[in-house]
Amino acid sequence: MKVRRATMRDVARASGVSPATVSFVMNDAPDQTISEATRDRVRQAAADLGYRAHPIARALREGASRVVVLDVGGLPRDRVLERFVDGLEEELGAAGYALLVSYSRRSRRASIDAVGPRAVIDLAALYTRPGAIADGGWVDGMASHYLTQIEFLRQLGHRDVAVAVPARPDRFMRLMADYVRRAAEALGLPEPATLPVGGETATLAAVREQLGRVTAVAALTDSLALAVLAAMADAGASCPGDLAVIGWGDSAEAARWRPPLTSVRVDAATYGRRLARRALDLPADDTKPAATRVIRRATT
Amino acid sequence: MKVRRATMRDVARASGVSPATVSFVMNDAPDQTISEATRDRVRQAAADLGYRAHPIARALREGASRVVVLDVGGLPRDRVLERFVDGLEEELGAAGYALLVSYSRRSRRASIDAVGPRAVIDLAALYTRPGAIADGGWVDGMASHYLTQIEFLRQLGHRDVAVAVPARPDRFMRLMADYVRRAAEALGLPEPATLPVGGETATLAAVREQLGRVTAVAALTDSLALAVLAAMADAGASCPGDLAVIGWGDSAEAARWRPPLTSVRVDAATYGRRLARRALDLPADDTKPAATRVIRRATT
DNA sequence: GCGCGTCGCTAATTCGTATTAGTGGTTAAA
DNA sequence: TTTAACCACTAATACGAATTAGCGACGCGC
Repeated sequence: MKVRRATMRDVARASGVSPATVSFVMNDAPDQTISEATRDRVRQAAADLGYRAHPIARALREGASRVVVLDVGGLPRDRVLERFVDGLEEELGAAGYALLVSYSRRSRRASIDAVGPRAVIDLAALYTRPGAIADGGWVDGMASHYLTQIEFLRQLGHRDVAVAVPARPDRFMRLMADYVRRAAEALGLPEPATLPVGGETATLAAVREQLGRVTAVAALTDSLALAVLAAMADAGASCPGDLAVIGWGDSAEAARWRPPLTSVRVDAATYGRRLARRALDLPADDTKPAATRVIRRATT
Repeated sequence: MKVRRATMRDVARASGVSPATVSFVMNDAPDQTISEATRDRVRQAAADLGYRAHPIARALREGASRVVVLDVGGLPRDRVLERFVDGLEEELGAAGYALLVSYSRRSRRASIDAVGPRAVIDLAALYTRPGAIADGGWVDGMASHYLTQIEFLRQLGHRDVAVAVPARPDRFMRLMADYVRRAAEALGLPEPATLPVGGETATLAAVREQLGRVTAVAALTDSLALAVLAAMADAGASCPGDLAVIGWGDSAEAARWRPPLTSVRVDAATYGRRLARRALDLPADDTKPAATRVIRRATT
């Protein structure tokens, strides 16, 4: 019942040419002159037989499969990442490449090895290893997105600000927190306080501590912002009266919270597309990402 | 600068045997008799050279790579899925396989083709194609998880229940809604009403329509439940006084919401492990998943 | 002293593609 | 008339592992 898939050789036989010619026709080899008649015969035979290049054989010959692996590591799997992945995938697909996303913390090496990808994008390393990327597009992008967040608070008149961070931040989150601090410095604000978000009671205590000391909280992610809002509700604090809150990433939940959460919306898809071109060593695209902007709702 | 990776032939040369012998040693070929001395020499040479089998070459020879692809399709990427993936990955890793997760809706075929996986787990098809799985474990599992959800409401005395579903459900969501309806029937409740969750105003209208007609809402996912809670807040309805709400999946947001959301917790990791063994045609494991249970919070 | 089986290993082939080097024939340039 | 270039292809090989068939040496039974 298992039908053997057609190979290059089958197509060659069916169209009366050599396997090499089939390869040239199928890949539009630029340095080869093949008559239009032959091309048609080959293509027709390929279509008839349902021929499709065996990706593994091709990978062996080419030294790597036409796959790019995105290693997400421990990054928050939020809507920003989702959009980013969509953009990556779209651009890679257009170039004939497939994207595979590895979300694992553990078996990373194994899965990456197993497919022999053309390129591996290690998202966490991209950020945390200094100078990993020459074109600052996306990495510096993060800095500028958080700058947008803080600038928005400043324009509303806030000067004393706290940064909501995970109670046990990984390197990535620490780096992002650093961006926020540098943004505050660049804008002439006093150094922001840190508001660690952990278990429910710990978060409540942390929020209570900041009430009256700061007037606004900038959260590194929407998820953290919602935890702060929950704690504020528990503490009986009003928002934005006692404390304004701004999130980051504009998740679906942000709009659904009551009061709805103000958040930063980033054109992650375009950044994804740009990274795709870099990963494949294609010339950079000229489309600019849409400007990062704040979606103002009721918490600021 | 680019160091060529060691091949089987290199190891053979270094240890004074043939490449075939190297292969036998490295794979512990059962029908071969190789002296312990030779084995040691080969293993030592392999270690010295840092030899690791080239996965693509192996895949070509074996007909498929040691990769299993999980095609998530359009399923909600919630915590349940995350746990499920963790379990899958763990079990596959133990068997020497890698898991790759494809989240794309579009380039599915391309990415799957590009790695030549040993098996493809099409999660959406697993559910929506009737009888796709013989062992009912996970599919019927879903039915029983929703049964748990409805049974919980029934025990609290609710009889008139609405199911919160996406305004534009895909096949998967329709199937899950069906499970809820069948659960209600099995428990002797009247047929549940449908509460479509879409845009903010549409959801508000839908919630208003059900107020007074039903006493509880069972949502297919936590995300839908949160949308319902937001609409209730806007409608000035109290929870659980006017309407009790129960979610599904026990997401991180469920606990953080105010009021905190009651939800159904599923031992997805174990189901993932079981599916892994089936995908590789290994004998079924005997570990039973933890019982599905309701995490009761303030909304019921 | 001949056949047979086992041990310990090797030679050769296979998987399916991409590419390099080359080939016979025609045409244009010198 | 020779040389060179070009056209339209083909033969052969490499990629790196896994596997099948088989080979020489040795031991054992009769």
